[in-house]
Amino acid sequence: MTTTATGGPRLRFAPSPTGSFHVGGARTALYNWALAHSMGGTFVLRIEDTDEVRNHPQWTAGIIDALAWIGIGADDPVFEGPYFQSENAQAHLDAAADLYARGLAYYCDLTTEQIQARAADSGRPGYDGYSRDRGLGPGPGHVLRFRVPDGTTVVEDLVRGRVEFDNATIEDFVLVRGNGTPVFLLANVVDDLSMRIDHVIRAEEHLPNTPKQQMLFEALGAPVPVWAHVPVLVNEQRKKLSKRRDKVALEQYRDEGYLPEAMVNYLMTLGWAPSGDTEIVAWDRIVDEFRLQDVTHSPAFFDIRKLEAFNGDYIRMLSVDEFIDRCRGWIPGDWDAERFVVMAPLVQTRVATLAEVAPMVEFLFVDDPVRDERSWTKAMGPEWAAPLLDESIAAYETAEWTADALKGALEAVGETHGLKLGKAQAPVRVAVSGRSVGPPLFESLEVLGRDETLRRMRGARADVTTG
RNA sequence: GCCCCCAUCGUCUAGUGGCCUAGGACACCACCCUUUCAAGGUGGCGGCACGGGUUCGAAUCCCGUUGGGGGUGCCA
Repeated sequence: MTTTATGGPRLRFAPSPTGSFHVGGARTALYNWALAHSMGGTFVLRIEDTDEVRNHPQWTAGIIDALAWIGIGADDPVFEGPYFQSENAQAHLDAAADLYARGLAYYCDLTTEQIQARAADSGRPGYDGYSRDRGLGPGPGHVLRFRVPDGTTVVEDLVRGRVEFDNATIEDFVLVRGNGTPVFLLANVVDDLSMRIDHVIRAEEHLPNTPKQQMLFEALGAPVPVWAHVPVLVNEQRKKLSKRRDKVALEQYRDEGYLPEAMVNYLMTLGWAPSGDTEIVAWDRIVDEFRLQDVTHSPAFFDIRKLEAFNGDYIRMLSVDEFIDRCRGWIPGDWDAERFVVMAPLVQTRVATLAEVAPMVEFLFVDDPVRDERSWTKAMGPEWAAPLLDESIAAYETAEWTADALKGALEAVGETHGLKLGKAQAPVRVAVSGRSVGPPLFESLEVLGRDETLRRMRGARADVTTG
């Protein structure tokens, strides 16, 4: 196993490649990452791929990409890995053999059905330790079970405090499957041991596993790591975020135009808050202030609305040049770059995600923008719409082609109808863009040019007559 | 069922016995600004689940109740 020279604490993030990368996993990774930095430690990435049926290589690549997107990657010296749990299978089996040799584990040949039947008969759920003293040896279909000792197991948790478990409530759990492969509980502990992990920070759903793993550390004669179980992320129904029913894929947020720095910042505020009266803070400060002891104890609702607000703030914090740069990939490559540069600052304050950029200015880059019926009806409805269009067309045929002049001209036309600019601009806006909302109108017209503006206005005017 | 965790505005949180007539953020509402829509500014609505203790004093400590959640696999 490779090691780094930092000598500080060693933390790990150990996802299993069973699907797209979960935002909850991202937060756990971020917590580990922040701590690795603030404590001068090492962040170890270990892919837990011991589930033969759900182990898909493409998911592993997805995890690594997603982590890189939020700033966690091999280009940082704090990062170590990725390691693959499956590659350590022999070490897991060696540990199992050791446990068996020392009488701390035993073989059992009961099938799941038989265990359930016994439980039903006795009225007590779970495995009853039937094979504890039957002296069975290894064999096909024989699972190796840990002999849970009497007493209580006390877990010292950095966020929960002291948690006590009566060992009598913990059944003799399986270490090695009937097919000879090690299960998570064992593999996880053995790997943490061989990778010299001393801080285990993971989601609260693992808390019930912890006494079992702690017993394993003790049985293996190893020091117990520092535990920290952070609350899970939940949906609106307050249920743990699930891949099946909730929008949890980090990749999806990336593809919808969320900025990684906004996502990182938001994720960190779920279960924790920076000091001061704003939650929008730079990563450096998060690293500086984040402490496990300050993590909340209760589940946090993953609120996409708030994420969106964060994202909008982050977009607005960008310089215009940066914003334009970030828009690359979000707007068609054949769009006139100069034209977009002019519009960019006007768009920047109006979007919450990068995905909203192109639709907002599309009308400036296509020949015939889609006409929104509701907008059309509303804007062209008043009887003054047609004459106003006529008069502004006339004015625009000779007006100086600058936003200010265009605004002044329309203002004057509106006045003759007793209209404020807010009302008067509506028919022109819909005529040119097809919609009633969009970027500032006169700047848009300036960019569009006299010929195209007049063409669209005349076309719209004709349609008003037609009805 | 059993084991474990949790409980401050709708949501995310600050609060670690007096600084709390409980602070901030998101959302929402109003007003201002204004070429639509945003952004921005100002203001507002809104919370310590309940009941007992402990204490001169409790959002903060203890117990109970209720309510949520997690786990209960030869998944991780």
